[in-house]
Amino acid sequence: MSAFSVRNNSSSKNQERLEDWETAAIDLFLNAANSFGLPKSYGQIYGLLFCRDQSLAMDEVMDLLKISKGSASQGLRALRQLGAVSSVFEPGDRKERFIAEIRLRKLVGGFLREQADPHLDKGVGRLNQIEALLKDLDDSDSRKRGFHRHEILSGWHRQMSRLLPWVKMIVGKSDRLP
Amino acid sequence: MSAFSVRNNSSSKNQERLEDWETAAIDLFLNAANSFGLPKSYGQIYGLLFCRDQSLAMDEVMDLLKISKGSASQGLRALRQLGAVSSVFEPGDRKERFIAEIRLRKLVGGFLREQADPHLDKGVGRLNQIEALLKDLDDSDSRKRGFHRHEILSGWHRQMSRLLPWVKMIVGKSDRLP
DNA sequence: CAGTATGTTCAAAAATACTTGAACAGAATG
DNA sequence: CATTCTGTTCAAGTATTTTTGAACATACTG
Repeated sequence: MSAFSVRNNSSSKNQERLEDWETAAIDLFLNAANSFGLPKSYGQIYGLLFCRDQSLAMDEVMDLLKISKGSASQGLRALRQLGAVSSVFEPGDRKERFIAEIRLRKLVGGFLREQADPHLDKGVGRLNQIEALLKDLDDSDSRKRGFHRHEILSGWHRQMSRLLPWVKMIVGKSDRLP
Repeated sequence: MSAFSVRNNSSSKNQERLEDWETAAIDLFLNAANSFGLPKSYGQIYGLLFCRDQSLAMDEVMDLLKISKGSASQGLRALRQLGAVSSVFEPGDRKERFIAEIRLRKLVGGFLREQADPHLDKGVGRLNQIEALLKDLDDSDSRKRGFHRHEILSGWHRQMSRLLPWVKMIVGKSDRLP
């Protein structure tokens, strides 16, 4: 009855508890998420899945982390969108189950794609807006200063755009060091 | 009496207004600050200084941006700490005046030093804590899994540590492109 | 179908972060 | 000294973000 008894036959009452080290790891991800500007619950959810070999379903995530249905649902969706989590369907089970992506390159790539790239894009729009305002201006003092600043900002934008591919590269070049 | 008349003899009433393009640029920095996890007011303050050739004193910043004394004081202090702003003292003036650092390398370097590095350092502590918890554990199943995860996290930490110097390099290698 | 399992949505509640402004400290001035 | 100028601090107020949970869809099951 031990090894493969069906562990959770329908209703939630799954008696598993978190190990101490898992709690600590989850807390680590909670803080990491926070400092990346993501909700703490996203960090917790990712952290839990990161610790586990087996996939988990949404209700297990809720129970283990003591978070609400809404948080679990939204968190898992967002994490999948970021490429940090993927879902699997065990045959003969209606539930969607989740596992963490642990390749750092994928994590970084997803984050940059979903967070950094959009910001750079919006930046182009803002630069254009500034340029437009400057063109409708003939006062030579401020106008000149404005164009100078616009150039600086364009340069920054260009440099950041060039940087991101490198970041993906460098993080990808996995594990080969003293 | 024009060129060097003392422009603001004591009390605040400085009638300067922001240009439209300045407002737009300040708004750009407001949003940028936001997406770097910094308070919006920091972005506004930096943005204002970025737009200006002349240094500004704290009360001018307050007046132009319509922000409180507290925000201005704290914002300027934090920005200086980040290396994004530096202060100058005009001779014969008691006020501290501020100018924006516009070298991207310096900005990025300061940000990484003040934000990223501390996080990486705290990460070491957290990893050690997890390791300690694992050592006080003899259950072989979970223990093994825990050590595996600890190794992965250590690898990530190492990669991020290697990445940061590159970022500073690449951003530094200024302006030389088609 | 009715009933149940699974997951989503969203308005309201809770938690968090930011800003304000009055009180304070120090330094220069007269 | 008393006064004014400059800037800091921090408790309280405001704004923003995150979480919750009940109501709602959708799809399976018998």
